[in-house]
Amino acid sequence: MNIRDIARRARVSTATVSRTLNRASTVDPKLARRVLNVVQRTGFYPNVQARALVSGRSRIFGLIVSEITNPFFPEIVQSFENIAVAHNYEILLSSTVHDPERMRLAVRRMVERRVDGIAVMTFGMEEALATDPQLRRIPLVFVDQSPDDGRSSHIQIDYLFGIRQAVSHLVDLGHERIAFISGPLNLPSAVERRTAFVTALRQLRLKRDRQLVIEGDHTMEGGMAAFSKLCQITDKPTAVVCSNDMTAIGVVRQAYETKLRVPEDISVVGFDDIRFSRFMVPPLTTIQMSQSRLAELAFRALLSSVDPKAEPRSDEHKLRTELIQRRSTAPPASPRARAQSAR
Amino acid sequence: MNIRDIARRARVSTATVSRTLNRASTVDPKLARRVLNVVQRTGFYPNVQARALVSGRSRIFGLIVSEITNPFFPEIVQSFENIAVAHNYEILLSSTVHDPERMRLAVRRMVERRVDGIAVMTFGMEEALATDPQLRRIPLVFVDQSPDDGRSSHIQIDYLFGIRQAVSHLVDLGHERIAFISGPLNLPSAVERRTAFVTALRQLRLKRDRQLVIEGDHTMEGGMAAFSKLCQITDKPTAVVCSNDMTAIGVVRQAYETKLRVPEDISVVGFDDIRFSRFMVPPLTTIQMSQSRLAELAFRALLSSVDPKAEPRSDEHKLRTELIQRRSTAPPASPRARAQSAR
DNA sequence: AACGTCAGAGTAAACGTTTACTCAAAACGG
DNA sequence: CCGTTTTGAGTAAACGTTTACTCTGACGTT
Repeated sequence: MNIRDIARRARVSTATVSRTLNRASTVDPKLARRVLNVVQRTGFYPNVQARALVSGRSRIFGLIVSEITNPFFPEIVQSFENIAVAHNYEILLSSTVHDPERMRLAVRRMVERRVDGIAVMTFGMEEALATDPQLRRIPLVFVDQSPDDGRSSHIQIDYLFGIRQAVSHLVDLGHERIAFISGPLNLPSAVERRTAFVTALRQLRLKRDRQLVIEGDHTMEGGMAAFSKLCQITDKPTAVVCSNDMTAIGVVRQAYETKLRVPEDISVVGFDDIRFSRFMVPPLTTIQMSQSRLAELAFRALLSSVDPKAEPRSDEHKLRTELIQRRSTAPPASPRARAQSAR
Repeated sequence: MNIRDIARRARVSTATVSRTLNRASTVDPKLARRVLNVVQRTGFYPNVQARALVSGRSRIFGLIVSEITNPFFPEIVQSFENIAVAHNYEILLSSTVHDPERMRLAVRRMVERRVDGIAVMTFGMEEALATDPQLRRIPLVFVDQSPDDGRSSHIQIDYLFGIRQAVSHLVDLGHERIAFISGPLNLPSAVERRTAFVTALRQLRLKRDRQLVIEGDHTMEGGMAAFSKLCQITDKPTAVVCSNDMTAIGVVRQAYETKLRVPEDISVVGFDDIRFSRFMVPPLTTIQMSQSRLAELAFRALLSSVDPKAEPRSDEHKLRTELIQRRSTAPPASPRARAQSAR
């Protein structure tokens, strides 16, 4: 069932069918109706691949995330899809599971499908992309990473602002010894967050204790491990800021394991505000980074590079975060009370 | 940059290039090398859309899930993608957010892209599909729902077995008053799970109290609401089985809210074993349903309908579940202890 | 030496659209 | 009423592949 069949049955040319299906303005209403009737009756859907072939636009965007099973990403995917549907775009998803090889493969497949653009949401694995000659031709949008070539764009997130919100909140509660569990330091964005923490500390005139900054890996397991390491130092922190919510969840879990109460014995702040954080026990205080906004910015960036006049290239300001105060933070116990509870 | 350019530069015909790129067997090694050199040097990737047009196979499968932000699904998506990559298939993902209209749209878009098959993982929203005439032509695979037409297949899950594992585990611990929070009863699979619960009760010779079977909606909020309703009846349950893990998480959260301890005051069992369950406080006892196995079955089913001789259509047995025992279940407190803790 | 076979390469027709041209008829202006 | 413009429809050439067919030599057989 193709456009020719429709044309034959409606006794018109294929051009007329095509015009009817696209911009009906230029075709006589009577004919148009005849065509549409046939289309209806036969349940005909045009073959988008053929259209893409001649138009040179596939109306597909690639979306590469580092790990779809990390709850941070589904929200992005969902938002991205929502906008894509609204703009009649399709998404080719690839979850690279942190594997550069897999990432290269994903890109290759996307190029083969002639996607109109790729949003790369891997928070720092982008180097795998640099080499591909074909890629020069296709618009990319990164997050965090600034792209070196002219064609692609990127979305910035104001980590310093966010982390400072977290630290500042804890300081307001009376905390002085605040720990930080970073992400894996081979990820640029993880480094950025950690740097933000150190800077925030300085800006808020807290003294910095290197022992209190420790590397995690953005997973729950990593959070557990990091926190148990943190518990072994002599002068323990009264609060811990985590580079993401998964880490924070791990910390809370590990605290439970060692009978430390959150927030009475230790305050915990996350980062990202994944949906689940609200339902933790206790509900997690965290820094919200709007995934839907992120997805939207990425989509619009791609759209505007495909069709420069469509959207006036959004104002490129940094994505701001927000403090979501829940119940995993509280004033620190007095040293005395702490000693008691440690018993 | 197309196959003709390559042909010209390698001084061969397009046919030779094509053959080299596909089944090199029939082309002279010298020529092949020449072609491959050019391909390498130019970074040429064939246009898959054009190939799809002539071959009639797009090598794309559609994957429709009801809600990607529900942590149950990302695991499926990831597994599905893994297998797809291995078989050189692409995935078109659509998360319908429980909206039948959205679902119809997704199907339409997939048909337009000429996907080779669609896996429908919506656990009971499939009725939206029945009407489309175009759809008759394309292989579908459902989960739970048995398809009426000949073309499509479905994957069955042994809910009775699973739910019985849960109930049986609780009975072994000494529980007698066991509640069940179902999913939304407009979802066939939710009904199926509820029925399984009632049957399991009978098989295990427990008496059934209608008050103890209550409707949730498979969300955390729903779990919270359902559990607080459950707390209002006079003769409270000592354990609750949930239709999915999200509900269970809500229950635990609500228990925390009302200062009930899990598992001391109330035992909770989930269903699905989403990754997060391990990291709950306390870690959740649950019935594991392997998402990767589910994805794999779905993929293979599609593959075998596309290419009947590729895979000998897997043995169609029901997907079995497994009891994962963690720390949200324990023997019930004695009535006396319960009275005490209620004070 | 004549003939048949076969391997390997090229030619060109599809696949299902869009769209630049072309053309006929209708509308219009004087 | 005639020439000109406008409108609406049809023709056919792309888009980038695959592949059925055809063709040319080389090789093997008698």
